[in-house]
Amino acid sequence: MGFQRTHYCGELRADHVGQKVVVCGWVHRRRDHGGVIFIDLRDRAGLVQVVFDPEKVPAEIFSEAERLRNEYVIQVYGTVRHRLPGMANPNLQTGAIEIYADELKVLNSAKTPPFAIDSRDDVDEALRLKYRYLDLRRPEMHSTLELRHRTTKIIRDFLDSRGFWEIETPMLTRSTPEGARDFLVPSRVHPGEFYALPQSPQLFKQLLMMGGVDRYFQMARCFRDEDLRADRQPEFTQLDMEMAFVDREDVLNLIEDMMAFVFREIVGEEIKLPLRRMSYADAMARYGSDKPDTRFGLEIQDVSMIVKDTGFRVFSETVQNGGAVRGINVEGAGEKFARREIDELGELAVTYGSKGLLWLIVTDTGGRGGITKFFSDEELARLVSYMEAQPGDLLIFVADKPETCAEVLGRLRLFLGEKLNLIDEDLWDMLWVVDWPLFEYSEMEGRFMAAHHPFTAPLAEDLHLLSKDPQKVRAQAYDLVLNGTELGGGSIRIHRREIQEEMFAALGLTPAEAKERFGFFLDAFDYGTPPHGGIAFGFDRWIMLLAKKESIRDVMAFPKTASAQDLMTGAPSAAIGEQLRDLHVRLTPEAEKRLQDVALSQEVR
RNA sequence: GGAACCGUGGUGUAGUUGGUUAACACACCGGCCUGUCAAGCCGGAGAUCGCGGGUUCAAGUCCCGUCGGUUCCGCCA
Repeated sequence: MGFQRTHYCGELRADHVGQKVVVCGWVHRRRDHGGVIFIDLRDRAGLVQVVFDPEKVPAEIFSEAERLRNEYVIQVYGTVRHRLPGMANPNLQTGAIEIYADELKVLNSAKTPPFAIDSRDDVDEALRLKYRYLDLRRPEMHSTLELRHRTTKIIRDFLDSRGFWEIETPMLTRSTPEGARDFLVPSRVHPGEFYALPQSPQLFKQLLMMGGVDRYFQMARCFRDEDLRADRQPEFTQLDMEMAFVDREDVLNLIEDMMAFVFREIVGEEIKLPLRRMSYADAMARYGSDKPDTRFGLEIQDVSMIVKDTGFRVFSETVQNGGAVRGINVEGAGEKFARREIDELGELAVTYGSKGLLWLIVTDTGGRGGITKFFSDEELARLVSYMEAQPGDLLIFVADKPETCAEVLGRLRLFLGEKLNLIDEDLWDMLWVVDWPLFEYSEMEGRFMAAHHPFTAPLAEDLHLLSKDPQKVRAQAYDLVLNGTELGGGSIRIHRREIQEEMFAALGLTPAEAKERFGFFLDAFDYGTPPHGGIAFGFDRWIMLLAKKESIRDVMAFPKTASAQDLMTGAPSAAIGEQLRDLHVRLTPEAEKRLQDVALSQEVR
């Protein structure tokens, strides 16, 4: 006969007046007037007021209602009525009506929760995570989960309409070098060997193209064993896509259509197409970032040529030694900032990797403070006019290697944009960053690394540079940037064996190493690989932006803390009994000792 | 791996230059109350001040260590 629920609490409206309904949910609040009792009943759709009137319900039901407490799970049989005149509650979507209860079933009682579900203050996040199932009851969490679900659904509909197939790829796979640290899973059957959890389905999706699937996508769970951030979790979801017989234009056009569709359906925003495109070089020069936030100005300017012959040797010598001098005109900040705030910028600049920050304040007569004294009036006037500065502006400079200038000023720019409140939070500012370098030189490793990944195809016109001058090779790669956040990135892939081998060689892999690690993949090239390309989106981050959340944890049902723990389940935890032996794994003495210490401290507690 | 900030009844916070019995709001328990909706009124219970050590006549407060949370740098596409 079923549970008999007829409606969600939150969906009842004046249209339902007169209907007999059955609703289920949690007691959100109760207001007991000694006589009449009001219960705000909550389910995922919202709240509805239930009235227990002693003159209208049987005595045993009324006394049952008197015992209700917050978070009790109940089922109410009743009739929807208009509220009495003047008693409507405009703050509730169901505020025009209420349910007169005829019958009440208490399905479960509840202890007083460790934090209020309707709390108006922020609750300690550790507590929220420990009792995540209670945290999830909060309407705000529900709306985020629903937003995420609807976005996923919209994307599936869209991609289906464009001929994409959703295909799953393995979670237990082979470790591939490059990129992040892998999570490893020891093999019981093959002593001493390990699976790796995928950092992304990159190779598999390319193999699907080789398999003639033509168009693939997946909401793919990915794993990376690196330290966490507000927008980084050890496991996360990518919208992963790949298409065969396409070039860059085909991919960008399709993604633009998809983004416009998603934004229209989810946030009711019209995205203007085609999206702007900015070269990587341009982004780095003007914004000091490969994911420029173009919602505000404060662009970086290169003043190397202006200052190369000045008497200020920090500037002139830097330029003469192949470095650069770049700056930002922080408009108005010369008047607004206290000396301490300028010094704070300098400290930031140092943590971002420059030797220091040089500055001056523009005045009617020239400049004051900082490095003003090193310039002649004429030099100062040239600099000020080049940077289009007005009296009261603060000019900040970094003199260093060009990349350092870009990096440091790019970060200061973001800091200043926020500090000066220059960012319009209502904008959806989306653009492509294209023409990436294929390689980045890693100081730490002393070799070239793939800027995207090692399967990215070079631009055809740069192909000849691959072995001669790798640093100059540009890639057929593209990143989609929204409000200064990288939403996703992709590329046209290499589809010919000899180029893939050249790529591996440029990355410092010997043919033997390439064969050992990617032999199966290289072999696949020999059997007729179609040209193909694709893209992958950091889906959690994307939802975070759509939901206007500060942290990726708020858009995941069960996230981990900054130290990668799950406070609810207690993961990770020590392996028990024979697990390790079955897996042919032995702990180091340090690990053993740590486990003992942890066990001891828990006993004390 | 490094740095910063935070940790006080169930929750959110206050707690002065170290000084008596750690304060407030909400929640909780009891009582009153028939139209509230963050109900109201009266009363009550509830804190090893994260943990360990030190300085001091005296530590929530100062110092050191440690644990946990968050953010950032390194790392990570």
